[in-house]
Amino acid sequence: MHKKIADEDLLGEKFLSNISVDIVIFGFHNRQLKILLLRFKNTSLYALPGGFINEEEEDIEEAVERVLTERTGIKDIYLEQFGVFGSKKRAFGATHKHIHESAGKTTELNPWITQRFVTVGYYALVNLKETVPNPDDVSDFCGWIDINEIPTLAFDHKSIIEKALESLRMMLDLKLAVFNLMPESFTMNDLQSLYETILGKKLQRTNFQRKMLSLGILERLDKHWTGGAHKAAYLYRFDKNKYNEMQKEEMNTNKF
Amino acid sequence: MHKKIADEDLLGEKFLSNISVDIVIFGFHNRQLKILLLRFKNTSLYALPGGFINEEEEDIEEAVERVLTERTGIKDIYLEQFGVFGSKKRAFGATHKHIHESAGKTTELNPWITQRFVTVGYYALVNLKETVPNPDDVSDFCGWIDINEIPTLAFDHKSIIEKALESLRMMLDLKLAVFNLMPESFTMNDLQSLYETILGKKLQRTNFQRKMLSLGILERLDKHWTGGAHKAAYLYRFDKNKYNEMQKEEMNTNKF
DNA sequence: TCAAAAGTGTTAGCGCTACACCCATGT
DNA sequence: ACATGGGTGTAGCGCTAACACTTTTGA
Repeated sequence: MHKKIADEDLLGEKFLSNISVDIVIFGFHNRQLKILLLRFKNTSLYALPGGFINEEEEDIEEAVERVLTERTGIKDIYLEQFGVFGSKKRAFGATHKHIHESAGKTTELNPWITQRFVTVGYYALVNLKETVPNPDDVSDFCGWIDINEIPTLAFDHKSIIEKALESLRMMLDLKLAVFNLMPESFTMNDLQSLYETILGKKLQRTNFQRKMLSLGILERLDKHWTGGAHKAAYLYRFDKNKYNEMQKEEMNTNKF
Repeated sequence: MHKKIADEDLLGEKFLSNISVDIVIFGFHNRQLKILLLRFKNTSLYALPGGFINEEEEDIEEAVERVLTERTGIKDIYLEQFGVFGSKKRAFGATHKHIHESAGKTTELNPWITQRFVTVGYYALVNLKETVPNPDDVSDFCGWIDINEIPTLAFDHKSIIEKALESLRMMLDLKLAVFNLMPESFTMNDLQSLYETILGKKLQRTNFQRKMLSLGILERLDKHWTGGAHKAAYLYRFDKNKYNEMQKEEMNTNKF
């Protein structure tokens, strides 16, 4: 079979060798924590969105932002680097060969892809509703999958996701980045279910409410929610201005 | 000038491209927190110990362990990965050229070294007294330097050290790895000065004592210390067995 | 006897946990 | 009326900061 040389077959010409990035993109919808996964063409193999770093033009983080925009259509996303995966077992030449062949490509023209990669893991927190998932050229599916229903993953992506979740869990009370996952307005119960999913345990409703309100960064909206056979819940909004002010004050007080 | 091809001129043949590791090795002596630095031959440029990853034989961490043993002579060291530095400005070809030429080498035979590197940062916590610092082949000095007297550093190593310190500060109360920096036996005051140096602030003597003792991992030795015009202080020993038991119990209780 | 450093006691305040209580709403 | 979920009050507990007090030692 004869193939033309496509742009992507020249990857190796312009990207850093031996290094890739993989991104665990978290979203939250219907009280479920989800991540964005790709499925390789004509296989049942899923994988994290990822990519390579332009040798002359990109910081690692810029490469991650590029990939994020390619897969989700959005920009200015909360990003956090959570680890590097550099096991010598990370030489997935055979798998890459299989993936490319299933997609109707060949790795022979570009053996670059079959080398050993050290990958840098980032996680991203996005407002799921703003995204438009978009597969890459070796995938036929790109979409949100519940964190509790992760299918079989290629490479070592399963353990990368676990590390990302652990990392997210750790920073939960340190930073308030988790609000990047929420829509414009939400109820306390929504927020609590997000915390519970991330922490993997139930929290006490009444104390959770107080804790969140005491942060001083939630604006209570007059609007109510009308639903079932019970009292209407307030909607809340994350107040970025108050948050920024708090950060400033913290900077000042910590100096002494 | 004609040069023979030395082993190290063939680096590029066997190491991963575009990736390096740099290690911030912390030690503690005379109530001072120190790090191990190298000075390049015939220059006044200092740098962190670092190296590259064997393409076929080494995990990243194994490469780090190899470099650590080469520079300090010891093994089984506490290690923690704290970040990746991947700015596109990290292309230090000119500096590398200068360093190699000052050391009487040339980079012409091995331009590999002048490429752009993404570096993975690790910090190590060692018992300084057990180490025998040992320069590499482009350095004429390898030794311990007080964290408050860091000289001019090559590349972006200054900011790598700052990130390492910040990382160390963060984990101080989460893990108890800091005891890897202490000698076999020590006084409370020694330990307190270590904490104070890492945190960059004074702590209250009496409360620090209680906090440390309440951890339940210090064994009080009967021996006393005889020194100045004051009451003799107890010596303490880090009890690794008690620590391991505690970790086990924590694992069990956290499950529920 | 006095200064310096080591060790212990005591208190107030703060945050977290658990649980009791009241409110609003649809069936 | 009552079940369901939303919102507030409060007592107890543990941790911490702050500081007073005692002990040991050499000058």
